[in-house]
Amino acid sequence: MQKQETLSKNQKIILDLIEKSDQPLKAYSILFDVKKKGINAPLQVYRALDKLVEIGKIHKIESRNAFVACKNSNCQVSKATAFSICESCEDVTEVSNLKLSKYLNNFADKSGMKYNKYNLEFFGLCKNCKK
Amino acid sequence: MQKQETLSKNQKIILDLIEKSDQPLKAYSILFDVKKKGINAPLQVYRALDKLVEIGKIHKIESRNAFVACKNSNCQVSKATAFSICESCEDVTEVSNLKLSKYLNNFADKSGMKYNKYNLEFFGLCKNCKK
DNA sequence: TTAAATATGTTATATTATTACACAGCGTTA
DNA sequence: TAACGCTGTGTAATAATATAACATATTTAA
Ligand SMILES: [Zn+2]
Ligand SMILES: [Zn+2]
Ligand SMILES: [Zn+2]
Ligand SMILES: [Zn+2]
Repeated sequence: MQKQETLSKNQKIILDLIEKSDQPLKAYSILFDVKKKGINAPLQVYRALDKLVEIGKIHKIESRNAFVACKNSNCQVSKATAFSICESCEDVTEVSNLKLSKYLNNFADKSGMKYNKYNLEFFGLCKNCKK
Repeated sequence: MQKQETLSKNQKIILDLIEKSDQPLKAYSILFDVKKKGINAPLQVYRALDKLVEIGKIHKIESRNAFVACKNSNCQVSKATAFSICESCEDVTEVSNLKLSKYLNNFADKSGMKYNKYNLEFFGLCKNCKK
């Protein structure tokens, strides 16, 4: 169990919104949606997003500048993430595959650098878009 | 051999600059550098970057919004890319590992989605920064 | 040699993200 | 309890990244 109870007001509002969406949300679309809850400025959104990413509640889809809720018991606090992205409808799914994460967590190349984090984005066409 | 000879003037100028840099360059820093060569507007830079990415001469480091030259004979035209990124000095190296690329190119999860492209970014501390 | 495709140049604007500053609440500890 | 550190909030301004729209030029290929 993670410590969920410590989320602040803004963090809760924004996590709630992202969790209710089945697709990635962009920061300014989040801002638009939470204005009715009294969150008025980009920075308020970005601060909450930063924190939520840090604790693994959400992930940033880097190639899309958008945020999704973690579907994967908070992904070792966002240290090991993988997504599949449909290039047609922009549907994004978090990939949850133990073999893959094991493989990547243990990956070491000749540089001798030891990685403590990775992010992987797969692109293709989803079932629907493949026709 | 790829068809390099077909690069346009702006594309050549910008590829040349990126190839001479050992680290990722950002679009507006490229713009600043190529002003003396008569490239004056962001769009001119972004258009060249788009094309160079498309043909696999350069890659975009998504988590950094920056561009590096391909060190890897143009990575199947940018369809399969992996990088290691030092979170301290921001040094970026293209990972060239046949087993890894084979593994990821063949990866398929239960979604049934077949991927035609991926991008992987590893994060950690490089040798120097590990002290 | 015309038409399509690709590239250029320019202006304006949209989108994404951060800096800087003031202050509030809460738990620790001196 | 007072002082402090830490985390979060609110607000304004601005920086950094990227694209739209339009006009024109150049290259390629039928
Ligand atoms: Zn996750
Ligand atoms: Zn799709
Ligand atoms: Zn490459
Ligand atoms: Zn380093």
